[in-house]
Amino acid sequence: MPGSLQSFKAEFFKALSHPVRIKMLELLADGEKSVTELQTILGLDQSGVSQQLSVLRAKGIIVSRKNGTTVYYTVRDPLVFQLLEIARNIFNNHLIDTKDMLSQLETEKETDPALIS
Amino acid sequence: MPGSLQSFKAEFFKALSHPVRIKMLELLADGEKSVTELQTILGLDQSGVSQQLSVLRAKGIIVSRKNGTTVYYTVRDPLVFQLLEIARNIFNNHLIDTKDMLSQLETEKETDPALIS
DNA sequence: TTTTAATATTCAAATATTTTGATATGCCTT
DNA sequence: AAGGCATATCAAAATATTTGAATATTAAAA
Repeated sequence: MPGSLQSFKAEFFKALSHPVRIKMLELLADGEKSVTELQTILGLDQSGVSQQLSVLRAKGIIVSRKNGTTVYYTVRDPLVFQLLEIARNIFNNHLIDTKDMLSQLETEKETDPALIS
Repeated sequence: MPGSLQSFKAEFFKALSHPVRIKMLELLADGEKSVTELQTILGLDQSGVSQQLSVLRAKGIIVSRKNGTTVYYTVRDPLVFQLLEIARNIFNNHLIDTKDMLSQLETEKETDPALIS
């Protein structure tokens, strides 16, 4: 049985590893949204939206509520938002480092322009 | 330019979406480890370990330090551990739900065994 | 300077994910 | 019941990831 816990976690992160799905979760931070609303905001076709939602649903990250013919989605566990926020912080730290790297590269370029190409 | 931020985040999560890489990060929570150490603990072949490490390195999640011929790896931003901990909590909540679901299904099964298949 | 140990890279096959378009289902209105 | 929305599923092509074996690099030791 070793590694099954890690596999489960990996599956969870895999569900988050798509730009559209990240965006969806960020949109759902404001509260529930219908498929059409998501579709409009994201500017994607219906099928694509539905499919990405089904990935998140399959991992239990979002849940749906049906009203007539429209389906509303919500993030099940608010911890997901904390997770995204931490990711954002890590991302910001990383950006700073990248900026440092870039400016450093910039000064190296002044010395030897060939370094850039 | 819309969505590039989400893409970046997605890339980050993608780096975490592999059982071996999760396990590596968990091992690195104790402090730096060499490739051989990781290889021994994980019970994988050298090439595989090196490859997974390079994925994490490419995303800037881990950094390396070289001493002679051995390379030591560390997680760059400790926030990563917080991230993993939150993921663990989400995972636990989810497990509880799953257990509930299962036991509920179990009682339903007593009523109507056909529900299981 | 040849060998050895530790790590990294490369390549190709196997597998998985994404994307697109078409089709299906369910519910509401007329 | 027929038509029209809203959503979901399916299937195939395009793309990306994983895996394993072979090869390359680098630093130390002999």
